[in-house]
Amino acid sequence: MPDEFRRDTKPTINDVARLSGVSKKTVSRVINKSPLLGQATREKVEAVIAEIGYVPNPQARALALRRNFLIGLIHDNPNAQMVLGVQEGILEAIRDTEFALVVRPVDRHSPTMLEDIRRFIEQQRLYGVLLLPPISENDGLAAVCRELGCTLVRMGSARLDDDSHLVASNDRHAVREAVSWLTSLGHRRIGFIAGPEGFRSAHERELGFIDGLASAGLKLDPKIGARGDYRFESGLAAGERLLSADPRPTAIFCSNDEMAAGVLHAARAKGISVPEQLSIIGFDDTAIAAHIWPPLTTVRWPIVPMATAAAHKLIDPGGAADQPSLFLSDLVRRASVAAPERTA
Amino acid sequence: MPDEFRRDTKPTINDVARLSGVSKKTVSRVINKSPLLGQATREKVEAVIAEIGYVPNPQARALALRRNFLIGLIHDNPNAQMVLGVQEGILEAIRDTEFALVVRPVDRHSPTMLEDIRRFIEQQRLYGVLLLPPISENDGLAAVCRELGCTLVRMGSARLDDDSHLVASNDRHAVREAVSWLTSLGHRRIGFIAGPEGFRSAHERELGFIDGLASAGLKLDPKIGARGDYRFESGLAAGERLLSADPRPTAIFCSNDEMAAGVLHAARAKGISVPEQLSIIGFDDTAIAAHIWPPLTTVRWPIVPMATAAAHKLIDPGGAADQPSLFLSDLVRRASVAAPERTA
DNA sequence: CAAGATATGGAAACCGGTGTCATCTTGCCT
DNA sequence: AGGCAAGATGACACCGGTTTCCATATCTTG
Repeated sequence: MPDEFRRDTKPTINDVARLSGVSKKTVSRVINKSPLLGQATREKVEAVIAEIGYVPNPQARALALRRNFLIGLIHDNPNAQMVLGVQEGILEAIRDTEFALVVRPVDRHSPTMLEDIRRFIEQQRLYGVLLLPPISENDGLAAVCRELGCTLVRMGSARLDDDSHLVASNDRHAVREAVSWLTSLGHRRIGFIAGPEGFRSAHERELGFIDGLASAGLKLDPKIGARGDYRFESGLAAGERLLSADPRPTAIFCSNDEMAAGVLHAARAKGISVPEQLSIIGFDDTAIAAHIWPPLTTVRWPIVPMATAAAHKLIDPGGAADQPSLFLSDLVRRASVAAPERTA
Repeated sequence: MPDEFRRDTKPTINDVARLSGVSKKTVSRVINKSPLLGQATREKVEAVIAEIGYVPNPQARALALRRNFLIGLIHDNPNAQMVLGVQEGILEAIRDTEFALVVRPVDRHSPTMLEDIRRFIEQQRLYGVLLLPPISENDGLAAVCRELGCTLVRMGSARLDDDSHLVASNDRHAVREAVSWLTSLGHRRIGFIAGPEGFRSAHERELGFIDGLASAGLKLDPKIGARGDYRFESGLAAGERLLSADPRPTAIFCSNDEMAAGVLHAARAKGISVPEQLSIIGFDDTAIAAHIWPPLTTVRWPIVPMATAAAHKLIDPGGAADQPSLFLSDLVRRASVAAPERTA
């Protein structure tokens, strides 16, 4: 390698220009695939770029273009599997682009959360952010983004005032179907564990549950209804209460898998066999659903494709219309559900 | 608000300089907390900054400083809980700094992986990267980072040629302790499910297992040893095989929790009760460990603090010596372990 | 063949910061 | 009072790209 190329610092656009005997501007045109450029010139420049391993400096580019190529993932979601699925989906969308993904978990309970997020977006000058539920249901956040000129796409099931940037799954309908299945198996006494108050996803699932019961002419008995916080322990506690009710429910629908696992523990502790004496359905189809015993019937929503669609909406506003905004969740039938035992 | 402040674009350092009647350079000094600066000037400039809500442009800063403030997390780890824990730990370390975390999951099996990572680091001009096992065990990657002038910190249990940038847990010792506990309870026939070949973490755990047996004067019977790939299904398959052995093992050590869950399924399918007829120990203490039935005894390694230490090592090379490099894993005793049944 | 249209490339300014070095105050010492 | 060191501040170039504007070179066309 000639001395001319041996340098501590990375090659710049100037090096490329000098070595290929053209101006910076021309190299810039090559990089940006400008159409009005001679074939011969383009090839010559490309050869030099390849030879010296030139990579444009994204910071310089960002500065000159007055925009950058960072998109942020902001979430306060406790479900690791889901967050990672979303990251995977986003990465799929930005593969082979110059975008990068910056993550930012936040604490939903912190009073300075909104301020922290604002600082984050402002400081990094994010091009856009993607919001996961439950924080995607925060209206204040949308206002902050709008003010900072940061495009925003939300994932979730909830409808807010402005739905244009929402990628949603049809939770309500999926839950309704799940409950209908239970009633069609003969279940009449079906318990329900709701998600935490204030989560619109939780509300959607609750509505779906009520729909499902209604379609079989049933209503929720408050004695076998409880509210959890999407965590295992809350499911365990709720399960203990519901399974002490008399008469006992023959099935329990849980608003997520973690809580369903908690109910399963509660049942086991009481010597209630699943699915013979109790059917359980969860929601999310996280890893735990398939790995507990018995494997959990659950509602799966297509996290990865949803995240990919959301990211596309973000980085390619032109083609946003091409991206689907509604994804269908479906029921994954596993061994935790059976017809109820005949009672005497 | 005076018209002068109402502008579409964000305020720049020039605006601050003009409004406070000083030069750019002085404002820069304020931002960078230069010590040689008049108290009065500093306060005046700070007041203006606060008033117009000036935030320095990180891209411009990165350009001028010839370095940026992005650190990358590169991983091919299938354990969502662990990855999220690491992200949390890193965030903790960079809180209140100007660093941001860019994530990049990669596919270990892709032939272009190394090339992809190189492009990623080069394209984003990362300041440093943090590597998670198992990819942190890849020597080629370290070479790429060195070549690109990107500092690197690895997490894991493995020792490579260069250990200076390693934040490690003492897996081997922890496994040894776990196995010793089993033997002290009276177990003599202990099965082992190894992690995938080529993972040094898997190798460490295997060594620890052998240590543990040896300290009780035992050796591993190959008939009750198997190799898995850290996934549930491989644990299930291995469990089926081990539990068909005659005589059957009274305990099985699994190199991670997912495989332990698989073994639990296999035992259940064969009607073998846990822990009465079979004790099971896992590794990692992921969510699944606490949520399956019976709750799984497992080895916990302190992911979050390790990630925080690793990130500190990365962004603060000066204080690197202050950061601990070795973290202790400990055994979490849950209901999946009991003394073996007396056999006739 | 002249004139206008079109393709191509260069010089210089700019994006928003930081580094270098010079200048201008001060206070202190002799 | 003069000289000098130290501290505070500013002028200007520079980081590595993009953009604007303009000067050519080449190609049509009347």
